[in-house]
Amino acid sequence: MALLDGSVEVAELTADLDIHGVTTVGWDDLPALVASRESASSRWVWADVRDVYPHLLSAGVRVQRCCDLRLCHAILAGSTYVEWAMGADDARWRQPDPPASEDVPSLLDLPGGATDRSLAEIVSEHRRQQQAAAASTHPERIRLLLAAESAGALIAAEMKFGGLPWSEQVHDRQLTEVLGPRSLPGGRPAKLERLVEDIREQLGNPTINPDSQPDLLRALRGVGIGVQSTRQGELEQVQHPVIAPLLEYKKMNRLLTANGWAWMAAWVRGGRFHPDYVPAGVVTGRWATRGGGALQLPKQIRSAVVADPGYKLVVADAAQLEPRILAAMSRDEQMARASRRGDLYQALVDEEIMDTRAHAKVAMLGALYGATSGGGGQLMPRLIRAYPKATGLVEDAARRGERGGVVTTWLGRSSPPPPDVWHAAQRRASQPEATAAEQQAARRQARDWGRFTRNFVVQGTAAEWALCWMANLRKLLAALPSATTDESAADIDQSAAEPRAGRAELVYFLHDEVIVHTPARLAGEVEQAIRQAAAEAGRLMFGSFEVNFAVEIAVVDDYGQAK
DNA sequence: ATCCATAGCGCC
DNA sequence: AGGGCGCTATGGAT
Repeated sequence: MALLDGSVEVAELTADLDIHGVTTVGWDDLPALVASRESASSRWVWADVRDVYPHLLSAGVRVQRCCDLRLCHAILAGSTYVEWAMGADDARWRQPDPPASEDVPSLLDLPGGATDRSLAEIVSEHRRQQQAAAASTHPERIRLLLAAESAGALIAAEMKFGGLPWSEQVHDRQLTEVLGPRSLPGGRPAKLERLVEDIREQLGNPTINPDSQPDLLRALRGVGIGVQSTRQGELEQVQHPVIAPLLEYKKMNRLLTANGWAWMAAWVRGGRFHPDYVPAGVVTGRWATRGGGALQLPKQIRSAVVADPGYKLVVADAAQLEPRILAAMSRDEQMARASRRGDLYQALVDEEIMDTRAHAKVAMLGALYGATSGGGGQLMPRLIRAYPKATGLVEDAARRGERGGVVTTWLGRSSPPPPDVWHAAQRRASQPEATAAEQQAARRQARDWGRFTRNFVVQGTAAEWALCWMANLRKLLAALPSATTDESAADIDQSAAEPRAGRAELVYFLHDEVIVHTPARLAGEVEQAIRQAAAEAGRLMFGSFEVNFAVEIAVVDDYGQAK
């Protein structure tokens, strides 16, 4: 599909990617055309899901599969699995993300920013990508990654469109309970205002603004508190009457500014929270958000995520995902066996490798994140003895990063090379006239980059697993029956708040966690689908190597009840 | 008025 | 002594 001014060209491709037929339609007619051609074998090829799919969704049309050329290009262009050059017009497909829109997100995102590309350009890029994948060192993995990435783009658009069920009433009640009644614009809520007065009194400063870090630091020092920062962790060490109200103020003010009434007004409409997800917005392939902060939803307010009447939230969490991923990608039999026994940390205790579960967890996270000292560092030798292949994989990734090299996830997403300034610092430090400070700085930067590449392979592969999990789940949910028995009611009820009445739908994703909003009577089937999708994701990625990807599921009325 | 870096804290 | 993020308020720079 190519996007042109005011209209869209849609081509059908043969198996060898020749253009079989071309249709030109206006934007308004596109949804009907897509709906009429959509079938189990269709894969829509789009320059960018963000240009097309919101338009289709608002017209009530969903598609099963697509290829997002922008996202796929980014993967292929960077992957060490791919040696086939992606072509000279690379830059055309390496476009920066558009700036976040000023206005409040709308359910009727019209395709105003559609990328203008000729049909020929799209077809030739698609062909290049297919060839690049076929010629890669791991064609199956790359193809899986491209499919999963594209499915993720569809899911992100669908989740933004449908939104996360959100009770403004519950949220408002929580805010009022914690912060006190809402004040006039510009003023602080009652409880917050009282805390500020208390803080000012304790500091003997009637005008101090606790939001101003420099002023606050000076005021604290003025009453003999010798802290270096106003950070919570440092303030907690201090004995002084101002500390308690100050810490309480900081916590409450955080809630007010990040997820208070202003946030609600901006992001919640008609009982749904509509955040902007950005697939692959993180270098490792994780999703990011731009606006709404959906991936930082504080636990404090999760009880405002409330299922509709007659519905349930099925909250599923891939337990200890990253260590399980490491076990699978390193083919570490010992660790894989531990994964099948359930709790990976407890397994280290049972095998008498670690003395407590807490130690086991610290050691494992140390291996994944690159702890160099402290608890994690101390325990590392034991972990290395227990799981030589797994620890070897992350160690290799770290060494490669320290040398300025590139690492690649299981399915084929590669890390960015270190920036020029990094190389410059390493070069400078290797000169005979380098100062000790330069050498020390270079060593530190090398270790920093090694920690990044160490974590990249695991975090990135975990992100791939999560995409496969969601793509499988989306397919299984679509196959579930609608719980609405009265078909005409389903038609009438197609409001913005209930985009697909009677159906189970993915409504939230958070790295290793999903929420499905489902008619209560389908909750059991949804739960089964979630587990099946997880097992299938493991098989798709790692074949017969048996790592258990444990999923913890809670069926609840509100998100606050999960965990 | 607008842009940018930083501190601080929320999430995985 | 850790990896990856986003968001808000602040304050200095333009």
